[in-house]
Amino acid sequence: MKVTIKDVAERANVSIATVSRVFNKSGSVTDETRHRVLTIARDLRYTPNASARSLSTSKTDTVGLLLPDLYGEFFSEVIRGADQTVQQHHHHLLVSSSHNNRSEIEAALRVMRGRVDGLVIMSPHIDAATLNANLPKSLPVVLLNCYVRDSSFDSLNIDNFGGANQMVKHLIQHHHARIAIIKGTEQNYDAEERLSGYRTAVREANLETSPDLEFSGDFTEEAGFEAAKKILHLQNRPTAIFASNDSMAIGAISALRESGVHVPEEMAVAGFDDIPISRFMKPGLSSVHVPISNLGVLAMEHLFAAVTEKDNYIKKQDIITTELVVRESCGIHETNNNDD
Amino acid sequence: MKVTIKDVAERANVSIATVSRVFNKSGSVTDETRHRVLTIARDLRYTPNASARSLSTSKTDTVGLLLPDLYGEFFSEVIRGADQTVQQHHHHLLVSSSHNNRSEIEAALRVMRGRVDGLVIMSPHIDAATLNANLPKSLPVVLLNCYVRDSSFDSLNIDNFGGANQMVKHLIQHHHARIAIIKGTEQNYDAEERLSGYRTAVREANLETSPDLEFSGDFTEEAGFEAAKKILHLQNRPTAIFASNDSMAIGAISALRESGVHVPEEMAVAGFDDIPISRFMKPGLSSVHVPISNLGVLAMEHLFAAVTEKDNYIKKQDIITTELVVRESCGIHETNNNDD
DNA sequence: TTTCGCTATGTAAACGTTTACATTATATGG
DNA sequence: CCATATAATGTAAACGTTTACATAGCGAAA
Repeated sequence: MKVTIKDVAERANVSIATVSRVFNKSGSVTDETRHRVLTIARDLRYTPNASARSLSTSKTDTVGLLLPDLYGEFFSEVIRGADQTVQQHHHHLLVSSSHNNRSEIEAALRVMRGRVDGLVIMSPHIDAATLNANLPKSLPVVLLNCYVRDSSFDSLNIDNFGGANQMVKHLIQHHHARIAIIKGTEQNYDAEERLSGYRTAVREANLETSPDLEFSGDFTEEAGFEAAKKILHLQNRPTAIFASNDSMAIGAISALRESGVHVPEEMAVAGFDDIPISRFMKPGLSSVHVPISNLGVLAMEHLFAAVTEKDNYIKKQDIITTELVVRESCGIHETNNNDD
Repeated sequence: MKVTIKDVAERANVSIATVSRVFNKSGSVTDETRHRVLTIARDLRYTPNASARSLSTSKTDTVGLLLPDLYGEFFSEVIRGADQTVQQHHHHLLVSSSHNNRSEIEAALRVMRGRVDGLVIMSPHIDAATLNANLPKSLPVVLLNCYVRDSSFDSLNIDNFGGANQMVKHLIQHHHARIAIIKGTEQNYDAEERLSGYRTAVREANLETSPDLEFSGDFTEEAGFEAAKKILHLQNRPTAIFASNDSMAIGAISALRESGVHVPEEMAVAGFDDIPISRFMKPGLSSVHVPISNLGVLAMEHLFAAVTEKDNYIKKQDIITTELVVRESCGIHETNNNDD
């Protein structure tokens, strides 16, 4: 039923070694032989057995991508960038998600081990110890947006603090004095850094920073919706809301609208991530632009560099800079039409 | 460096067969031996080598998911559903996308071959012949939204025709007499069926069906944006737009707004898919609800059924029914607040 | 006691490659 | 024409498992 290298070899009157050489373009083979082997292989529909090859070479031609979650456009963009890069390098992509607690992450790590030549890990709650304990040191790893400050790992981090800080400063400059924040998931590194960027901006402007202005959330539209409802019930209502990501900002705008509060006139709203849909919202959502699909591309490119150069690869810790994108939702849109 | 079954066997004073039995819960092993082996394995951080195991058993514990594309929330939802199901079945998920022409698909199919125990294929432009030519018949396959009417394949199809038809009928019932459509990608099966549902509804109502009311698109927000701009230039402007998916509807609404045309008062808009963000748009986007992440779940469940039952598995061709979701964008929203 | 059957374990062959090394044939230089 | 380098091919071991089959031990039935 299934055709192996042996079948091809027999039909072509050569040894399996020669067939192998033809398929790997290694060693030397006459043009004539090569051609004969190739023709027969095609006729027989021969494909080298990936497992056997992996067993023999200890390479899998596969890389893994570990994601915390899979909700929303953010992750789909990351996957898109990753997939694209992986294909360019003629590799395959093993995706695994929904690892919200430590034991799930550990299980996922162990399971990847041996199946992949490298691993991109995006997990806002993981630590260096867990990584070291569950991964062979020989496996190249790139950490994407993980709170692991350890130079023994390659990492890529969004400038969460800077982006949030810049956005809030922008709001302050335009005379917003009471700014609420809808926070991200508890214990999530991104969430913490964005919160910190917000607080710093507020404090440095000598404005009120108070727990009353900080609302919890979990990066979903629903959370943004709920938080906005609460914000509207504040006795001393703020004039602006900074949501820790776009999905929550969108949820918040939806809630405001439902309550008849005009955005941005009565309440300015800003988000973070600049997911593609943001510019198609009404009003256009002001946000902190993160090159999302680039994140996937960059992470994979780091990874392949590590895989290829192996020993003499020097680990890098890169920060991805963000960019302020001012649209209508924050009420300070200079109508210079650079928005499409 | 790397620890194999042999190392564990030696340390535990048993043969490798026994270790294998312990790890596979096959054959019989004393409780005492099992415990000893397990302890030593843990100490040594032993993980069975996946390639060797696959080579020996011809199973990979991996299933593949072939996607045409990776843009937007639709695919991310499909992946989410698929990933979830795959994990439940203790398998791994190999994702591959961006297969827009036949040779790319063929390459992807060939490459999956041998690496996966089963395959879910979502490709609106593939035919039975290509599938048969590039896949061993022993490989379980589930076609998701493919235009392959062949009972030798398991398939899952969205009721594109019915959904579109229903939506357009709804618009007609509410006195829209000129309805434009923004079509999906050329030669795409979904696109064709939705178009066909639209045409049938229009024709059956004895309304004008004309090429002038059919605008091309490719399922992206940009396409919707452009198409809407064109629609506005029509001498005899329609009163409603049916976009072949939500992303284009969102793009269209954005364009209408930019031109100062009120939705739904001056122009009703409806989409297809009901991606999560639709309900958070302003106005809420009327759409044809497709249980998107369920699609991933169902496809994978079919696949695992096929993988498990193997020979006596009976192939099914299922149609996923859609549901009309009327929100504000089509102007016919009964305010019964069942929207949140 | 012998025999049977069961449980626990071991032995070794397969799975389909890659690759170091061995072999042969062929051209090159002296 | 021989020695030798080089190119083309073959041989066989290794990669780390699973698993059919063989074996040993032991209690129970006869």
